[in-house]
Amino acid sequence: MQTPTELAAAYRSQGRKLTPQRQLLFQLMHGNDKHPTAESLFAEATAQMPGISLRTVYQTLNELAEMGELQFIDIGGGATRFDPNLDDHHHVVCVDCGQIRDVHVNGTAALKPVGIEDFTINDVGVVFQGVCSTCEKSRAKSHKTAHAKSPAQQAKISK
Amino acid sequence: MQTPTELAAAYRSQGRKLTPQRQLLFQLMHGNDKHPTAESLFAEATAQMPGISLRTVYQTLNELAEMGELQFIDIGGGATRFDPNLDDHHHVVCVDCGQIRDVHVNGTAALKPVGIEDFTINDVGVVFQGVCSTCEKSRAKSHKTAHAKSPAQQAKISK
DNA sequence: TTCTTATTCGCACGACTTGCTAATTAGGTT
DNA sequence: AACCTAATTAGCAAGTCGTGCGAATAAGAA
Ligand SMILES: [Mn+2]
Ligand SMILES: [Mn+2]
Ligand SMILES: [Zn+2]
Ligand SMILES: [Zn+2]
Repeated sequence: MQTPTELAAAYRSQGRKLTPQRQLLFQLMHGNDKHPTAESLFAEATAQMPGISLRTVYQTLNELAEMGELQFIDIGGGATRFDPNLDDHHHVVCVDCGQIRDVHVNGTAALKPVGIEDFTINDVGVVFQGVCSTCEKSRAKSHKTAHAKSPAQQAKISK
Repeated sequence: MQTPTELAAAYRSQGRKLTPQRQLLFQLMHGNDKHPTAESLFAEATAQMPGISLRTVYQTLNELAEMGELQFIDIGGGATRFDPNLDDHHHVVCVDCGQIRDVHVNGTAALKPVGIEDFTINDVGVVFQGVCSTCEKSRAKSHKTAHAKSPAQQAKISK
């Protein structure tokens, strides 16, 4: 995703208006590597702009996606995650707490799909599933003791 | 997923009952490479057993997943797809009609994630995005003419 | 056949996202 | 500075997908 300033120019050149809501969301998403959901972004936005609506967050994220400024990530059955990182990269998901981390992958060019001669391939996505160090520790401590789940974990599990 | 006969034995050995609904779903899923949604499976089941409920389809798919007999596939924002194929394989998605095809991938062992030393990786999934030959033809015909969309396309697009 | 308990099924409900629209506002025009 | 008008916002209804719940039913053992 471009910088808030660059986006401002892009918006104006497309006849779109530059509202305070949009400017705030540009800031919150620019360089954001947390892969937030619309709800979590809405929470952050509300802290700085009480009254902003969840509907506007969804609308802005959708228009940024249409403009090619960010991508959607759908993993598991929970909410869609939004990613302003347009570099060629992939993801690792902690199956315990649900966090998504960026990861560069060496070797994707060597991936050879077999048996789909009738498909024109445009893109490849790689998703690693694992457990992050924090969750690994939690597991070590409580072998059988259930430990408190973070909101992210709740979400992941409720899926 | 095991054969309906093998599943019957597995179910009994676990104190689960063998109902007509379950037996039908075992048949419909065994060797099924269509990656159906719960709804589409429900439609097929209803043809042979009018009155079976969608709730039962979901319940049976969930219990088969718990038993490790099938996996869930979440791609895009639509419904979860169910896959009885337990072999080490990956998927290709037609971004036009939404169909999912199995694909074996050479080179996954050589994939090297960079920058996640603090993760314990358990699994890797590769998803190719492309256009199937059927959709490719449709595109060629109607360069600018909208062509009728199949249910799968509708679903994919409505996302 | 009887009994116990798992299962089915329908409906309500929850999570997530979009459709709709009246009120508001950005930003160009006079 | 006041005005105009199309774009945007916000809130609520509605749609999709999946699950919780409980009364009725049925599998399978006794
Ligand atoms: Mn990313
Ligand atoms: Mn498959
Ligand atoms: Zn974790
Ligand atoms: Zn296709």
